Amino acid sequence: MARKEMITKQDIINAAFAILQEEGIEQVTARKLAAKANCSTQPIFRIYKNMEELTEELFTRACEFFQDYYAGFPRQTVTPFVNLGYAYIKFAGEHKKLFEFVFLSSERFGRSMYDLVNGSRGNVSREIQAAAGQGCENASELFMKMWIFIHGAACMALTGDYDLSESETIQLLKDSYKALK
Amino acid sequence: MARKEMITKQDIINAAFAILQEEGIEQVTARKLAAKANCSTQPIFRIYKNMEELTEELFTRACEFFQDYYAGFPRQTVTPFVNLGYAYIKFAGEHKKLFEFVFLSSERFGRSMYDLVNGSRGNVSREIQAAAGQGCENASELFMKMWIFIHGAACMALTGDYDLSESETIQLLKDSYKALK
DNA sequence: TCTTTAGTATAACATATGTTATTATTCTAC
DNA sequence: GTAGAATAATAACATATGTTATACTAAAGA
Repeated sequence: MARKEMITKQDIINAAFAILQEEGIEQVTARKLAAKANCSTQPIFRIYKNMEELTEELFTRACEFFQDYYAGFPRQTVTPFVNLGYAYIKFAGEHKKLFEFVFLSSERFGRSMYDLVNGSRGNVSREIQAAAGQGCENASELFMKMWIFIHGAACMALTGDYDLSESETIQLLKDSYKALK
Repeated sequence: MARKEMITKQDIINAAFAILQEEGIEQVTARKLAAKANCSTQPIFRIYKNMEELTEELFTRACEFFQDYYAGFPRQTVTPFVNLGYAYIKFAGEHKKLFEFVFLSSERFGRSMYDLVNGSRGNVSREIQAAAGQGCENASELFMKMWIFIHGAACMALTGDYDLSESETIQLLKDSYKALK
């Protein structure tokens, strides 16, 4: 009855995600995306009402990407805070454009930073809460302090102002956790 | 011999700085700037070779603005780290577009983050070094830790993820400084 | 007063962007 | 095979941007 669909939603979002990773969200334009997906701009607007709708879906994808990154990240120590911090800082350095998009955009489509860290997979939340329970009367305050610290290091990694080695980072996180606890 | 100059360099840069503060660096466009300065786009390109040259000068202006902000900021405590942190976090919340431009842009025209904090006025550096000297064997490490912490809080203030009151912030900074020292 | 000339405004060029109208294509039901 | 319809490509519209060419204006020296 009708022509077969050649360009799928997956094609579009995969191409968009690739541009996002390489060049940042502001470079995910209709024409550039079409070129990446080897099609015209028409399929994009068949699938998405407009570019903003696609951006919102990209945001969800990027959040999930971080969740998966963290979930699959080898645990370095027995301290969840240190593990989270290390993975988070690494992520910021390795996936700058994603980090910027997810953790430094003002709007963030209504989701708070803690929502992002926890996510639907909830890995972070679970581990941290367990750890915070271990001999710490004020868990939420500790979490906040550690998060501020970790976020600061990650943001410096983003702009190239953080240059500690892996082992130095682990040590720094261990020391800071011990001190702030 | 020739017509009098009506639009000065100061007119242009003041208008540009106003747009920067209100809407961010990506909104400092030739036409918008011309409208703000009540002129055509011609005087802009008489004064600056191109928009990038103006952006670079804006960056210097923005750095100086922060220096002045910090210099004029009432000292809250006797601890320079706490004072710096408080002012820095405040600055991020009150001047989001400037903070973003100065402390979160990737290029930053060759200047490192520490250069920016110290600046030509050098207030920060002087105070911190004096404080670090007071009974702290590893001053540079303490500075780094505190800076990471302060930067993290400021970046959260930028995105609306930091919501402690003034007194809570002071207390947080005091506690953290004490702990990390 | 007139000419010169730097400063300014207007308008244009070239490119980039989101979005939509039009046309062409191809698949499926008949 | 043909008709209908969804899909896609092409091209267009509207807007925005940096930058430049052209024309106009006014101030100062002759």
